[in-house]
Amino acid sequence: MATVKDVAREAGVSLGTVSNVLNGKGSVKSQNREKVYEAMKKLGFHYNMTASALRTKTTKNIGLIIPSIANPFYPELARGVEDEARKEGFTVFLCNSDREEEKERKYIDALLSKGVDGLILLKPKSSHEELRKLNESRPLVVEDWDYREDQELLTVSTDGYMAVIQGMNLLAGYGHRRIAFISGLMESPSGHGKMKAYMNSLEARNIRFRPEYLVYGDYTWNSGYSVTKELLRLETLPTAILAANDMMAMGAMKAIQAKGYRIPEEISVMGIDDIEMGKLCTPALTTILQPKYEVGVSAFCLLKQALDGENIPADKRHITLNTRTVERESVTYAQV
Amino acid sequence: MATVKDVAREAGVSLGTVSNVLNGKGSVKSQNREKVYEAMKKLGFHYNMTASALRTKTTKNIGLIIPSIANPFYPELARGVEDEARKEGFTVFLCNSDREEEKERKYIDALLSKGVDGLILLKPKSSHEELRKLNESRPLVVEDWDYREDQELLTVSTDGYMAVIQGMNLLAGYGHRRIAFISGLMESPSGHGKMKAYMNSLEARNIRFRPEYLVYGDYTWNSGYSVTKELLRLETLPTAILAANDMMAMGAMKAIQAKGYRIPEEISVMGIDDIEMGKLCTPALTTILQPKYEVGVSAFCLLKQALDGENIPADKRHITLNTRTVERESVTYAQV
DNA sequence: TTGTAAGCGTTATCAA
DNA sequence: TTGATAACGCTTACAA
Repeated sequence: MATVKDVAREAGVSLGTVSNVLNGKGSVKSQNREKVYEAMKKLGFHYNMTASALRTKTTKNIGLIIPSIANPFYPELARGVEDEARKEGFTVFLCNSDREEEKERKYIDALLSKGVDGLILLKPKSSHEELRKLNESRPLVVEDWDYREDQELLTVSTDGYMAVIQGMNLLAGYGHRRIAFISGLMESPSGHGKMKAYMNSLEARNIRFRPEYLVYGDYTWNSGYSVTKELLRLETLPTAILAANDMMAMGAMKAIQAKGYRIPEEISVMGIDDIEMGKLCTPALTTILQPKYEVGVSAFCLLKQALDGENIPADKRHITLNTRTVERESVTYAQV
Repeated sequence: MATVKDVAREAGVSLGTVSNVLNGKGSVKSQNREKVYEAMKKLGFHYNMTASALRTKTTKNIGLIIPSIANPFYPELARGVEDEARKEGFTVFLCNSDREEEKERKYIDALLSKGVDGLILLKPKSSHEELRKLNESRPLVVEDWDYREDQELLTVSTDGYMAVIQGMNLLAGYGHRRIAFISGLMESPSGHGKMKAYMNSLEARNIRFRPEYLVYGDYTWNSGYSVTKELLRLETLPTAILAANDMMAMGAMKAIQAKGYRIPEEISVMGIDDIEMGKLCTPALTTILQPKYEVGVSAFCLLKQALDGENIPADKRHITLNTRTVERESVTYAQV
């Protein structure tokens, strides 16, 4: 493998000059620049990023830890950060923590050892304290995190509260008043926000809250499925089910169809996320779009600024993206 | 950041000794070993893999290029290589070429520059010649590649031919004789194998081949959908549709349901792959399982042997994994 | 504008 | 079993 040294010798210039043309820094006579390019071509020179990384202490790698791979929401978000990262010449190490704190910690360690320049954590399990410490050693962006606890941390998220409000609005617009809600885990701000929105929305419409219509899943298809089976055993069935994410909504659909009810004629189903799969199932899922890809893009942009040592003003440290409703086939007028 | 040098000073031993305990090489007095551990803890030592990589010329990183992220088949396969890689202390850079030769080439270059120790390419677009050259510079494993062209290349794949044979057997067992086949791209050995199996299977059963029952998709849901819409315009409809992969089968299901036909009562649908989604849709998809995860595991194992400089005997250089049928809800007896 | 030399944090070699 | 020293391939002062 040819090195810069070889190239320098071949081109009859010095080491520093080669380095300069490689990095577009300093100024080098165009004549010499040409000579360098020729020499590189002739020798089949391959740039060694490892050496550069050692010297500059920057690898152009970042780490991205996602909580689940089974839920397409995260891969779609990850795509956003990867595309954006690639544009800026960064490569991303993707790790899946399976929502386990221990795994998350291990991956963080491994990534630091690999020398990533920065980290993006989606729905981290780590304690506030750990994240604060991590943030001191390396630029960090966290998704769906309660930044009121620490204004310093860079955060990005979607507006879970608004998502549910929008969902409830749509459902109410179709005349639904017996609306069940499949909540997700209550561990993140968006989880809490969604729940609060459900309650507020009922209240705003003077709909009596029925505890039996509020059920809990863990964002998996399976949980949506089994929790809906419970719902279907109720004396008075809901006319609509809103799930805190699409995966659970699709589990709900399956449970409903398995019981022989028709969607949406007999029961309407609505999700939140707008994952790709939602378009493909039958009936196609009506949902609230969360701009996952854009969240990913924003996360990387924020990280990039931190990496560049920019001082990000307080009002730009926390990004929240808006949701919007996507009507397809799984919601229609309530039967009376 | 504390370095080995700092640790050595703190522990009162030499650089080499610290390196030896770090790598479990050479022999070091257990007393000194303890001192080193203590010093590391005290100083909060973090191992710098970049430096190690520069010196040893091995990064413990590998590159994995997949042709599509929209088809869950590849992420599931990727998971197999990642899990196995992780076990051996390797990290993987995952890249998605979108089936574009140009992108594939760019990623290969980028990965080499990042200093990956080896590469795994799924359904590569690169020419035989390029792969051969690549293989000389770095250990390489390719998936679904016609190794008869080059016995040297390490390959791994599933048996596409057998998959279709098994599918046709199941369908025939349910009395189907008007079986349409949605073929995928003909660019890989498995693509060819599937097609051949369809033809052979018809012939073996004395079923007349109807050209209008053979249609072509590109492995996407959309292609399965639109091609099935064509199929449904035919004078005599098929009683069963076999698709070369699950994504197309699910597109077919949607097209059929959109036209108001019932699955499987009126038309049976069958896929190949057994991706996670297939369990979740309604009706659940009957399919031929391809051991994606295991393919991933095997690919890494093969790569690892090459990385270790083992001389792999000719009969172990090419791994083909078997498929098996998974019956769910989308296939039943043919209507007569 | 160019050349020289030191240094990044490891590992490997060789002598003690 | 240990210590000293060179080397990996690049970047970056600083001097020319």
